[in-house]
Amino acid sequence: MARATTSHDWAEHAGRRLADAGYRRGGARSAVVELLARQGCALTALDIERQLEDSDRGVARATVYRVLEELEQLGVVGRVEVGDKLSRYEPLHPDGAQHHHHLVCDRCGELVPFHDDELERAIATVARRVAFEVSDHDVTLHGVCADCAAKA
Amino acid sequence: MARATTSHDWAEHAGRRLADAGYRRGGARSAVVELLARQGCALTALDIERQLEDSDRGVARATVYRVLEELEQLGVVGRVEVGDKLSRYEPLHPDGAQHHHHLVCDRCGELVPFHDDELERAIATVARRVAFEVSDHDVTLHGVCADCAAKA
DNA sequence: ATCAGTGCAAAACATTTGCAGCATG
DNA sequence: CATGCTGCAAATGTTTTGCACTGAT
Repeated sequence: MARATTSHDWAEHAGRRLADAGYRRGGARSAVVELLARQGCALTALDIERQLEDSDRGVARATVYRVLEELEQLGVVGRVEVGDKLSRYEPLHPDGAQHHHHLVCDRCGELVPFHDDELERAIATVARRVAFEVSDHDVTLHGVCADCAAKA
Repeated sequence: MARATTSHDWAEHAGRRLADAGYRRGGARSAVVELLARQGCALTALDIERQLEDSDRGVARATVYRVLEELEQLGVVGRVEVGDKLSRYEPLHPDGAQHHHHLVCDRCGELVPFHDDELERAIATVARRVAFEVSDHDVTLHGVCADCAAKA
């Protein structure tokens, strides 16, 4: 069985894909990739801009969006939309490793990843049944997280 | 077994919920409700504005948004986001009747509803397992519809 | 008559694009 | 040293808000 992909692996993976696609290695692009590699879950473009601002290497907003689009095109970053009209972005590991979906707390906005084999199986079955060539899927569970439920 | 809820039933249901919540019965609001009742699948706010414009009763864009927000709050309309940064809105029937999810053609943008009991069961199981009070869920399958696949 | 409902115009918001200057290969 | 990369500012497109007027109860 293959070793689980790590964040570091992902940064390397992304770097390789960028190089293969003929991209040069600019400072802004690397900064975004490294930040994403460190993150566990999905981030907003504005989150990314803000976090980079606070760190040593600031990156212009337009550049953040441009880099994210490139990474998404290359398939190393996935876009997640959970219903608040903001796009979020997260690392996508090779061969579907660490594939997961999201729980969203409608109270505080927290985003928690989860995975379930039976759910994946059910989706695969549906995908086979319908008159579509299904290539991807998203599942979002909305509710209230334990913290918010306790506070109420 | 209960009779399936019809579009007409939904308009009535929505109207009752609005009345119960103390809303008056304005022309613009009714126009939006009636248009939604006729629709099978999710519409964007701008779709709604345009369709009403073409019909007898035009409704200002701001009003469309305001009405949709009220209806969503009352739980008679659901918001669907399929990844193109537009919110779509669709009727939500009482007691989860006609509950469904969506296939999205990434080529032409077509939206097709589907339902699957096993998928629902899998989701219910996950919902029980996680440290969240899950109240709702969305599933979106992305791919290429039969028409687009044929054209390619 | 009162207060909710509505339209219009302007604002707010994330995201995209144009262009000039910088830096990598 | 040529071309891709980046920042800045302006444009875009959707959604929201302010305010005055209309209409339902």
